[in-house]
Parts: sequence; structure tokens; C-alpha cells
Amino acid sequence: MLIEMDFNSNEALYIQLRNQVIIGIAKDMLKEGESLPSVRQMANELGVNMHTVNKAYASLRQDGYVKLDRRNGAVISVSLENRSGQVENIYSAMQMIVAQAICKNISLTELQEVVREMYLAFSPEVKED
Amino acid sequence: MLIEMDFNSNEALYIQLRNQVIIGIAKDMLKEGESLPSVRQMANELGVNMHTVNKAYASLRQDGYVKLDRRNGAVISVSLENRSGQVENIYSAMQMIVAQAICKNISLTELQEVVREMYLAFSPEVKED
DNA sequence: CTTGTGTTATAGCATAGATATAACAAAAGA
DNA sequence: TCTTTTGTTATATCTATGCTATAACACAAG
Repeated sequence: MLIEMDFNSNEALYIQLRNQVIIGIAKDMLKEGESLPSVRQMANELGVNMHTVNKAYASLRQDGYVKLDRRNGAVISVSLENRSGQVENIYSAMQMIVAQAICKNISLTELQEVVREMYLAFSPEVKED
Repeated sequence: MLIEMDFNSNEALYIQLRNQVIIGIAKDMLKEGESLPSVRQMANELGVNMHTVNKAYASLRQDGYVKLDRRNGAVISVSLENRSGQVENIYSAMQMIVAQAICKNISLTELQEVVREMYLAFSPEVKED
């Protein structure tokens, strides 16, 4: 999976890497059990320092997206332990999005439709449930 | 409207203030044309430096939530000029939320329901549209 | 035994966040 | 007119964060 950094972005490099991995998992381009390149190799590919990648991997591990194995490096492994805490953080961020949307006169139905489009764009196989 | 700072949060103080104002507008507790306390007064109330408040106000102005007037201070005024740019930023943030939600096995309908609950919690008068 | 892994430690540099004074022009109010 | 208050700008200092650089460690693979 191709990952690229935007060195002109105001977003921290390790956050960019973290987000791209999460998007990769959501798109199912990074599958459960798959290994990410090692810290040093990924750093070399991205043109970034080793510690920056390490920080991203540690953050992904902290939030339950990968498991770090000395043998296989960072292995995609979405953890559902402490899921309530993760979900809480996600919804907390969602709340600010909704507040901004209301201020900008985005209707509830439009907002839900955007969520639906984004959701299906990530995982098109989902019908409903 | 009561605004409080969390000095133990990892979120920047000026971002906290900014977000609380946005939430206040979404809840219609801060109404169009209403004035926020002056930079110095707000700083005194929050126990924060003047420049921190100034930075928050400038950020709110930048994103079209207030207009800064030398006579009346920061006046709530949700601007819909350059709305497309604002909406784009909101949706960009939304995309990461959706990606995380998918990874954590949150279904589309659950996500939409949460959006609905949050939306109605902010503006209960909205029926549909 | 060599190599590569995650991990930790230390250091240096640049930027951002927060504070502290100070000053300015413009408008309000007495 | 005079004083006060407003937003705004300019420095300066301090701390924390992000990024880089170099080095070293324990552990496992080959």
C-alpha cells in the first residue's frame, strides 16, 4: 500500500502516517494479520526519521489498530478490547464535527447522507445491518 | 454562557475556547448578534492570558463564526461566504472519524443514529428537511 | 555469528502554545 | 476635551511538542 507524506501540511508527520494506516484498514487494503514495513524501512521509504515512524506505530498500537511483534514488526490487528474507550474518543470528535455542521447550516439529512457516502466509499460491500 | 477551561487537557486552551463557542452557537445559547466578552474580560474570567483569548477569537473569525468589531467586540455572526471551504474542512475531519468507526466495527446505521442523536441534542427544534 | 527487529536513551533544533509588558489607533462615555 | 475601553500589534520569555541524529540494548531469525 502506497503511503505518502505531505511535508507542507500543518499536520504532524506521525499523525499523517497514523491516519493513512487507519484509512488503509478501513478500505481493507491493509488486512488483518498483514505486516507493515519495519520502522527503519518505512522511515526510509517515506523519507522520514525512524522515530517519527516509531511514534506513529506506538500510537496505532495504543489505540488498538496494530500489534507490535519483534518477529514480524507491526501487524495489523484491530483490537476490540477497551472498545468502549475507543468508541468514546471517536464520538467525542464527532460531536465537534456535528456542532460545526449545525453552525454552517448543514441539515441532519445531508450530514447523514455524507456519512453514508463516506462509509460506503470505504467499505462498498456493506449492505446494511 | 458559562465557559470553563480544562488546564489538564492536552487540547490547547485557545482551541478549547474556540470549540466551546462553536458548541454554544450550535446550541443556540449564543445567538446571532450577541457579543462575547472583550478579550481582556474573557481572559480574566477564564484565568487565561489575553493573547490566548485573542488567538481563539481570531480563529473563530477566520472560520466565519464571529465578526470582530471595535465597538462591540466579538459579535456572533455565522458567515456563509466561503461556505464551501468551511464545509470541506468539516467533511475532511468527518472522513477520519468514519474510517476509525469502520475499523472499530461501528455499523453505518449506528453511526448515522449517533449523528442524529448528537444533532438533535444540539438543536432539538429541528424536525427534518 | 551476523543481521534485523522493536525499544530506549540522549541530544539538538525548530515550531507552537502560553504568558508578560507594552504600546498604538479608534471608538465610547463622561 | 479627557478618560476609558476596544481590538490589534510588537517583543520577549518559558515550556512543550515535533522531528532529526546517533547510539545502544535485548531478542529472534537466518
